[in-house]
Amino acid sequence: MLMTNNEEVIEELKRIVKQKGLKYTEQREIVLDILINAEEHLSAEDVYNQIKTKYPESNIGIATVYRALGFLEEVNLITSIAFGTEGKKYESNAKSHHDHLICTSCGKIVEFLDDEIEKRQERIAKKNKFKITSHSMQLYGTCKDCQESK
Amino acid sequence: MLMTNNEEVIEELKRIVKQKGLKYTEQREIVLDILINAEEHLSAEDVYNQIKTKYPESNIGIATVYRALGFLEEVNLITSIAFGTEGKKYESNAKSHHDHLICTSCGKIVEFLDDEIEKRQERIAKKNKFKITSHSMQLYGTCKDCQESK
DNA sequence: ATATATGCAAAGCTTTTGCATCGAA
DNA sequence: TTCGATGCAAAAGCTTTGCATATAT
Repeated sequence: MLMTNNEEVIEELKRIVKQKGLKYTEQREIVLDILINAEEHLSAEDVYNQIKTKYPESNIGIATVYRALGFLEEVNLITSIAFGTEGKKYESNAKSHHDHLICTSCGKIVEFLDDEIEKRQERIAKKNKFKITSHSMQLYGTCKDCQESK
Repeated sequence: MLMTNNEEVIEELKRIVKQKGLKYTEQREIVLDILINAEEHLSAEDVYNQIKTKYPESNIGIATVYRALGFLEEVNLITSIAFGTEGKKYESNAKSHHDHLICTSCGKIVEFLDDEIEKRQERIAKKNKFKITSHSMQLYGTCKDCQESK
């Protein structure tokens, strides 16, 4: 499935919800919308706060945010990662695939993509007769600024 | 720094503690020992429980485990990662590195290592001026058996 | 009409912190 | 002897859950 824009992701959410016999709610759409348009990875509370700012008329509760995040991750529309001292953070899967360089000192995240690595991952999967659905890769270390400030 | 065995890692801990003008305690050594000998990634509570089993005479508190884990991660003897629904887990940096192919259907895990990927990771880190301390990569998918039983 | 989803508040976990005491150097 | 480290318990954070109500279908 290739999703080129936000509407398409929202449509995908509708399709999944319908297929599962669940109900389509504005809250789930809002949570997804926030993540689709986020510049960076967001914690559950970040999402909650952004909703209060961007959709002040929505009286969403933090519990609903958590439930929506869990649901969206389960159906593969978003992904969570957590590192260092910071808690779990989420990002939309609609963003083009990339891996992460994470500074364990200041928390900075640099996204990158390497075609050769992607190809090799496929090859390894094939060799082991796995059918890959997703993958994640993180390089942990210290960014330039943090190395200097030591 | 290359560490080929456990004693060497413990020595490294002693060196670091001394260099920082801190005090060497059995508790920090025990926490490190647990992680060095762990078969898998452990949560703070896992570590605490294993200590109670392996060193029943040690009256360590959970707060000390957290403090030791934070310290050991800070000085780069261990690494924490967290993904998906699981919480934060720790592993010793002395263990030989490998990546994972994970079957999301039956849970089977295949470990692998690809030199070319490792090299490229280094190159990417260097390009971004990061000093890598560790990394993790997971390929999620369906193994052969689970594909067939569908 | 029916069953899922929500909001709220309470409950449950996980992790951190204050403080008196202990112990390594 | 000194000052960092520990254990305990309390506090603080973060996430989940129970329940009555609201709402999508």
